[in-house]
Formats: sequence, structure tokens, C-alpha cells
Amino acid sequence: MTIEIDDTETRATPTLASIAQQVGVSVNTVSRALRAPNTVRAELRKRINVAMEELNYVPNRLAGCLSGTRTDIVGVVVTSLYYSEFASIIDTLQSALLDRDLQVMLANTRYNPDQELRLVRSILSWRPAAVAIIGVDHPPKVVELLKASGIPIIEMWDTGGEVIDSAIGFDHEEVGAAQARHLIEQGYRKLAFVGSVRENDRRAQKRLHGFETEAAAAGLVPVAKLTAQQGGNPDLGERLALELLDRHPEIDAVACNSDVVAFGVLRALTKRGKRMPEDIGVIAFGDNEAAACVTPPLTTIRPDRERIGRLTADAIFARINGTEPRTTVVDWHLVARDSTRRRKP
Amino acid sequence: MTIEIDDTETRATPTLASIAQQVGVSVNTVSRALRAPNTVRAELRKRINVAMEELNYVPNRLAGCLSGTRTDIVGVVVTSLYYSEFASIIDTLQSALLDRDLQVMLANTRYNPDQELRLVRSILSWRPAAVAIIGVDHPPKVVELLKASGIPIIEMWDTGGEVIDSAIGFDHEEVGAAQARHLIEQGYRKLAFVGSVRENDRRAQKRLHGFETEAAAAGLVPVAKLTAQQGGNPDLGERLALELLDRHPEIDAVACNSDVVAFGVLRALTKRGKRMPEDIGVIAFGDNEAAACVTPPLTTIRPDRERIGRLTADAIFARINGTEPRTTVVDWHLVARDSTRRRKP
DNA sequence: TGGCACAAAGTTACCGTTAACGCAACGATC
DNA sequence: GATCGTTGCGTTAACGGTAACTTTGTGCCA
Repeated sequence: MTIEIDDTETRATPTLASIAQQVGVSVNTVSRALRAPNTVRAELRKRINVAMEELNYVPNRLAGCLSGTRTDIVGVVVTSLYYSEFASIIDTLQSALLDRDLQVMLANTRYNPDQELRLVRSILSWRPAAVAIIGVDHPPKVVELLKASGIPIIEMWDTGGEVIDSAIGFDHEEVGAAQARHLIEQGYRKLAFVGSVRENDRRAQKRLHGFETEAAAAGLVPVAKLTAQQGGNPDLGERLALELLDRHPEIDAVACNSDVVAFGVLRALTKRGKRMPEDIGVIAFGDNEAAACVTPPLTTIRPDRERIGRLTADAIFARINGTEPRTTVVDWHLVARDSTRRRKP
Repeated sequence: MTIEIDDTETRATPTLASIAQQVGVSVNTVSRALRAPNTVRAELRKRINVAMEELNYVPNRLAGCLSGTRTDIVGVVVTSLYYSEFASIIDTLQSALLDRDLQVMLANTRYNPDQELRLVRSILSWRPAAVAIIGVDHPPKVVELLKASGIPIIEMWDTGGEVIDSAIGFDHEEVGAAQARHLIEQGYRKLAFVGSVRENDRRAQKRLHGFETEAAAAGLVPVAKLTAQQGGNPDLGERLALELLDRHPEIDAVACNSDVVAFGVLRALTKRGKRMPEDIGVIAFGDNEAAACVTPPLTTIRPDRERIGRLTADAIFARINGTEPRTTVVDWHLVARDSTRRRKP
């Protein structure tokens, strides 16, 4: 009597060994057929490929990366996924990384520092090749972990202060200052600031601070200011704008922390019969896809998200290849539309 | 003379072995301190935790998952990251997965089937616990791979046809039909359809088909139709709408495949002096955050993205725990605003 | 005081892949 | 025709964990 071990029955996910057995070669030869094809005879390689196709073989990268030291995950940590704030950064970044066969592992902190620590830890546990993260301000432990990891860290969207490794972004104080400057140049004098400025949204805080500082420099203090802790959306903008009009009926210009908030502000001002840009001017930040389509078309500041995404990918490749860390400042533009007065030259 | 081997010099990323050596216990005890803490003496556990903190130890999940068969990656495959189309699905989904310590690995196919195959293969190579993917239509090889993987597959955003495992979405033909029905109910008769309907955007095609079928059922053929292969955006909408007015000046209603396209359509119609909703009605799909803020506020169809994201997470947990696959249809709502006539009752 | 159950730690064997190394067969070289 | 570099493949040892099994130590009870 013979004992037959029926291992064709078990439909376990195929491994290199399954292929090797089927073709009648060693495991390593199969591995080589994948990693260094020209070291395997063409005929044999073909048979191996056929077997892999037949068995629907998918390499196990857990094992591959564990063995081969290099990983091809890139951790991407953002603070928000709502609206289009960071979507096109992620889109551009992931598309560029794909060219080099790098996979994106995504995490969303929702502006919560505890969550950020947890997520960074979780991402590092996958031994990524690099980490791209929004902001240059992180809890001390996050900075420590990222530094200790020894991999390239690209901080996106913001610059200034202490950088962990490399940064690609712009100065948000400048953006706030530019909002104030534009309004002042257009002849507005009673400035207000409205929007979501969360406790942990350092960029929003910077923009507000830049706005106030610039206004103060022009002798325009105090400026009315109405902020909220919740995330920005049109309803919030509408609510804050109505409150603002009640408290400070004299204001003649509003700077918003984001376009979606401004959308609500425009609605509120229209309801109250304010003419824009004659009675009141509105400027925002973000260049949402609808900014040119609201009434009146919204003057806003357009950060170059695609460029940040692409440069981040470039920086990751460069750093992996041993280039020195560097900080790159990315341009943004003020897009003047009809929601602010166009002063005659 | 003594030879000193200085291994404190090498700052390699710490492993369980480093911790074990420092504390003076076996590797396994350290592992247990993490995975089954109550099987390790409290005092010893404390010393281990201190050492891990000191050395900034981050567990290597590559090794952990390779050994322990279970992974905590969930692959998420979307067709687009632009605008807010899928952002809030991803946001809700990732947040819900986080509660169970599952990590999102993101891929964006950009409506390219070859890319989809490549990305699915890449994701499966990480041996994810589950895959959530947009759409119910995939290249045959993708379906084969996903089926062969043996893990839960949740198809999101669409339903109907052959489902791989589970699906959570809605019928896009119905949506198109609802657009037509609404316009007809409001008294419009010369209907047009405008938008981005890409070769591989099956959902867009379904909506268009549903729209045409419903219009035909009401005896309103032929309907003017202007579509583009590029992705939707306001400029495209404006261009298509202008062309539409030139070719078919008689039309009195436009259905758009997405809100962002409709934004441009509104702009074009306004430029041409059309009054909405009197001269012409506009309905769209997506409920973009700005839909209520454009002029006139846009009638549109709102899919419940948060619900899809949450139900997908639930389905993943359920399937992992051995529940049967199932298809769930998620409600959507027609949000009537001022861009379509409100017929008096 | 011996026996036994149980808690706490150590040993060992993988997980699937890659990389370093080894070795045979073969053609080129002098 | 012995030497040597290539080519093509097999062997073996990691990679850093986890899980099953084994060993040691402790308290309790008969």
C-alpha cells in the first residue's frame, strides 16, 4: 500500500516553490527568472512564465522585501482628505511614484497629533523606502521616530522652521500677507478674516498671522476676526459671515482661509444684499475647482499642488539615490477675479 | 591586548533581538510582551517597554505578517483622485479601518485598464487582508486575480452585472434615468446630455444610457448629446455647452455627468444670456461641495459617499470574520435647487 | 514530602523570498 | 590539451518575526 499525498487538492496561494516544482527547477531559478531574467535560459524562462501565468502567481513582497532589504512602499501622511485640498498632490505623487514601481501607503491624521503618531508608527512598521508628510510641525515623538528611521522624509505643503530632512512647500505667512496686501491695494480698509483655524492646523494659523501682521503694518488694526475649530465648508462660511456682518457692519473686505469657506461667505453677503466687489471684497485660498464658477468669481491664491506632488516624487528618488536633503520653495499665484475690486491703473 | 567589538556604533534599525539583548531575555519573550502581554511578568514587561521606547523600536510588519499569515493591509483601488469624487469615500473608509488597525494601500487607475491590472497585481503582492475597488467592471485578468486571491473583495460605487464577491453601490442607469425624469417632470422637453464619458468609465456610460432610455420612453428622442474623452472640469463643461448651443439652439435642458462639468455649463449659459431655470434647466451628478454655491444653485444627484465608505469597512470586517458575501444598494437623493424649474403643484 | 497544575520563560521550526556562494558544463585561449 | 572565464543552475543561509512545543520554576494540596 502506498500513501499518496495529494497536494494538488490544497488551493493555497502559489509560491515560488509551487512554480519551481511544476517546472522542475530550483526555487532560486524561478526567483532569478523574475529578478534577473537574462541569467536564465530563454526557453526555461518561458516555461517558468507560463507556469506563473497558469497558477496566477503573485510574488509575495512581504517575503521579498524582508529578504532583500529594499522596500517599495512610500508612506504618505496627509492631514485631511476632504475636498480637493490634497487630492491632486496625492494624485500626482502616486502617479510619479508608480513609474518607479513604488506603492503609496496612505494615512490621514485629520489634524490629530495622537493619530499622527499612531499612523506614522504604523507606516514605519512597513519599513517604507520614504515618507512624504504634510506640514513641518509634528509632535516631538513623530520627529524622533522619523529621524531614527533613517529613510528620506519629505515634508510637503509648508516650509520654515526645523525641517526633518527635506521640505517642498511655501510660506503660509506670506500667503496671508498677500491676501491683506491685495485687499489694501484694491482700496479696502476695514479688513476681516474668516475661516476654520483649528488648534493643530499650523498652516491656517500662519496664514492668519501673516494676514494680521501685514494689515497691522499698513496701520489697519484692529481687524475683525472670526474663526472656528471645525473643518471648513460653505455652511461654516455662511454662518461666520452673517455673524461678522452683525458684529462689524462696517467691514469692507473678507479674507477666507479656504475657498470652500468663501463659497458660503459669498452666499451670505449676497443674501444680505452686499454688492461685490463694490461694497465688499472677498479673497480666499486654495483655488478650488469651482472658484471661477461661483458668483462673483472668487479671487483666491493658487498653490501649485501638481508641482508639489511631482517635486516630492523627484525628491524621494534623489534622496534614495543618495543626494543631500534640501528645501524647495514652490511658487503660488494670486488669481484676481471679480470678488475683489480691480483698481484702475 | 583585547579586541573590542563595538556594536553600539552601528545604528541599524533595532529589532526584537536588540531589545532582547539589552533586557537580557529571549527574542520570543519580547515578542510576547507585544502580542500577549499578560503572559509576561509585569516587571519584566515594563523593562522591555522601556528598552523599546529608548531604542525607538518599531516592529517590522513585513516579518510579522510573513510569519503570522494575517496581514493588516487593505488595498483600495480608485479610478480617479481628482476633485472630491472619491475623496470622502476614502476618508470614511480609512478612518473606519483604522479602528481595527488596518492600513490603507492606495492605488489610482485613472480609468486605465492596463494600469488597473498592474496596480491590482502590485497590491495583491502585499498579501492584503481585503481589497476595496471602485466599479464592478474590470478586465478579465483582474477579476481572475482577485478571485484567485481568496480574500474579501468589495466593489464600491456601482452595482449590477457580475460581482466578484461583495458590492456596495448603486445603479447608475437609475441615476441617469432620474435626471431625465426630473427634467421632464419640470416641463422641459428638448433634453441634452453633456459631460466626460470616457471609454473606460462604465458608470458614466450607464448614466448616459439610463438618461437616453428614460427620455426615449417619454417620446423625447433624439436627445442632443455631447461627450468628451478627457476628464471632467468646468472648462470642458463651458466648451461643450457653447458648442451645444451653437448646434442645438432649441434645447431647454441639460443633464451633466458631473457637477464640475455643470459649473462650466452654468457659466456658458449665463454668458449667452440664458435665464435659468426659465429658459433652460440644468441638472448634474455628484453633489460637489460648491454645488449649492454657484449661480444658480445646482440641482444635482447626491450619492451617499460616507455611507459607502462606512459600509465598505463594515463589509470588510464581516467578510474577514466569515460572513457570506452580499451586495448592498445604497440610496442616493435628487437635490432640487434653482437650476431646474420648480413646477407648481 | 511527593505529585501536580500552572505560570513564565526558552527552543525550535517555519513564513516566502533573495543573495552569496558553489559547482558543473562549455567554449575560448595559449 | 591543461587553464580559465562564462554561463546556468542548485544549495544554503539569512531577513525579523510568530507560534507550537519544551523546559524551568512556583505554589498548592493530599
